[in-house]
Amino acid sequence: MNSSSTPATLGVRQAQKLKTRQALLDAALKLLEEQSLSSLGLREVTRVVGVAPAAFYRHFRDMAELGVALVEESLASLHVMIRAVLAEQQEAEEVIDRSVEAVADHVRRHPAHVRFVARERHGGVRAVREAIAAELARFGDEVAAALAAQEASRGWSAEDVRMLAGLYVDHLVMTASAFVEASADDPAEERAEERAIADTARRQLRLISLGRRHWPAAS
Amino acid sequence: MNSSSTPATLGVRQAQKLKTRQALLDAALKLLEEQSLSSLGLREVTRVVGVAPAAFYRHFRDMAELGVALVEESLASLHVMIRAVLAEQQEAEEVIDRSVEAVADHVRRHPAHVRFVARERHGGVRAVREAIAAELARFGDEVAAALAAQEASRGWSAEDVRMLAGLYVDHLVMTASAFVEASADDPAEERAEERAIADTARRQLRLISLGRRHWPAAS
DNA sequence: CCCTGTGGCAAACAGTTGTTTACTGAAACC
DNA sequence: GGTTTCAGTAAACAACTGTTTGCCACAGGG
Repeated sequence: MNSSSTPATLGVRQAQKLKTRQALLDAALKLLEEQSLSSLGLREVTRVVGVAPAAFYRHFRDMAELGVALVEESLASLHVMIRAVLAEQQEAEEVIDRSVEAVADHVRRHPAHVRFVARERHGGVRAVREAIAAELARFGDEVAAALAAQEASRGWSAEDVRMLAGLYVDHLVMTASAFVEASADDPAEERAEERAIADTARRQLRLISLGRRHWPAAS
Repeated sequence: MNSSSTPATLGVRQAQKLKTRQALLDAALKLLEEQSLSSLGLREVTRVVGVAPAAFYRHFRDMAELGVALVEESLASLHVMIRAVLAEQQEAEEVIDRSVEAVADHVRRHPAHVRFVARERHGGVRAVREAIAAELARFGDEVAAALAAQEASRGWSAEDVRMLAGLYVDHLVMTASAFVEASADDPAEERAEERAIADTARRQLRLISLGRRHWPAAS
């Protein structure tokens, strides 16, 4: 029933392989909602997928390698999202509102991905930590480039721009973490707490924006 | 050789018990430098201490319970430190320098504790996460109280003060994480990277401080 | 001085883990 | 159409896990 839905350029062979690979990633991500990567067992994952333990090795050498793959999957979508927000040139107040709403939306749509990144950013698996750090750094560079292009940054040193970008990225990650942690509670209070978090995030961004406007730019 | 160094009010019995309990905590903390709590085994800890696995249950029901104990131990010292910084009323510029230096110092002295908190703040063990969150919240309240007492906060709403306190606490945790992550590299670059992190942190705090000064206080 | 409370021990338990081995069947290639 | 490639299998491996049991040695209070 789905033989025509696979990209024509891929053989049936490779398509099937990619399918189980994705199944492994999905199963791992689901299991990681309630534990951390360094305690996630290979057999645990294959059991959920319904595949023999040895089959795991056809796709990943380690659980660490699977983790790195999850990092890429998780941060790719975020990349797209924030790029869209940065693209539109608008009033500061409005870009703040849009950013916070975009983050909230992203968390609503990919809660497991966000949780995974927040958890493993300082987690027990070195390779995964480094993958996340590298991706967030590229992320910061991107934000810095966007900031530098704005007239509000005239006369700013590159380091100062990068510093501000870091502040924004850190704040974004903290806000996303707060959202995803709040959604773990019962859905009754979920809405209220979500709005409280968004409100605080907006005020914090407004304060930062204010500090930015009064930053002593070297001539 | 140390029979006279124990507090006289404790019997030999309780003193010995506390000693092995502390040994368990220390061993766990050391092991947690390279893995996360949810993957740390009970036997692993007792093996390092040199004690039978069953002995563990005389002190903790779970690894989770041990984790909560570690949270208290880890954040107690930080509490003391930041209280000292907040106590002294000084020029904004100087309080920033002192704060960053105090954080750097604290990380240098208790790297394992800081790493543990950063790792388990979003880690896989619910009870530990909640313990950390609760402690950080109390922490934020304390900072908020100190901020409210300053004349720079005249006319601020309580929510705004709490929002600013949250920003400071988050920033403190992020900075501490950055320090401890940097110290994992080779000691050659350690000094340089440490100064870079401190420098960025100071500039970020300065920008926040600037935003604070220009925040529209309701009359 | 004896008795009780208890921190720690050794042993055994059923499960689970990661990894290797030789294999099968079907897609892909010439 | 025969042959090669390879994703997935089943079974076995030693090593490890958390937890329970009965026991001992000994500090502390009477």
